[in-house]
Amino acid sequence: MRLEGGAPVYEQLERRITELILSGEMTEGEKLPAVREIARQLSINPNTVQRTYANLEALGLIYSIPSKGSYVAMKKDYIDKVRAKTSEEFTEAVRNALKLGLSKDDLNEIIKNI
Amino acid sequence: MRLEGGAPVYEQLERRITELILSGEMTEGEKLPAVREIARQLSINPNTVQRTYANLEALGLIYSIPSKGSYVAMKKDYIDKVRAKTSEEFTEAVRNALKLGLSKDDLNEIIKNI
DNA sequence: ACAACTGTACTAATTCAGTTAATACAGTTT
DNA sequence: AAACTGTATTAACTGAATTAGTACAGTTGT
Repeated sequence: MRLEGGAPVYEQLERRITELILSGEMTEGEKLPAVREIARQLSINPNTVQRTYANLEALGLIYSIPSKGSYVAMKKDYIDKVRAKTSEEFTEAVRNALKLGLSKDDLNEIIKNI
Repeated sequence: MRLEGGAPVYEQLERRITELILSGEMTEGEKLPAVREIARQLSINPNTVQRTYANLEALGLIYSIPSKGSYVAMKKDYIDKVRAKTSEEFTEAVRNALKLGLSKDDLNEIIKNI
């Protein structure tokens, strides 16, 4: 593979599949190609695809059932996960800013002016 | 060297010196040991120390004058830099959260509850 | 003027974490 | 039982981060 600039293969593949799902080209519950199937088509190692699937599952975009296959998850679940993760990250940013001397008012002001 | 767990030498040294300055053990304008002097004492490469100094200068904690030496900077300058950097990082976090569907009200709520 | 200092620039060697590959396992399906 | 599935484990590879080696240019004190 190694088409895009520098980015690891499993990441490139992640983006492709993410697009397919978010754009609606693949719908909820639809079965994804088998790990080895994709590996063969793209001439990459099955383990690389496996890693992509694992990451997509962690994101909540797909779910995998051993010995059966991998499927597109419900968009709602994905959106919930993204929101939860984003909230956590934002909370961390706030904690850090407060620790370094910015006040809550400072932060509200920044948000207001965006 | 290689005392602490995993962290690069120049980073460990950075932390040590940062503590010395922030705790007040080294005061504004005081001259730091020469690059080679520290290197000798810790049995590390002068370039590693050089890198530490360069980073500390980027942080605004010290300033270096070629052929003369490196000195502890004014705390005010450092604090200003830290604040500016923190604001930028926080701004980025806000932008990201907004992009992912959180509202400004959501963010204000999070700040309030910390 | 010169020896002994300073910080810095540049290149090369080394190290190490991230990525990919090879192989094997365990369950499902037909 | 053969041909599929996802997954775990270990090893090989690669490239970027880290460290080392060396040289340069300016300042200071003798």
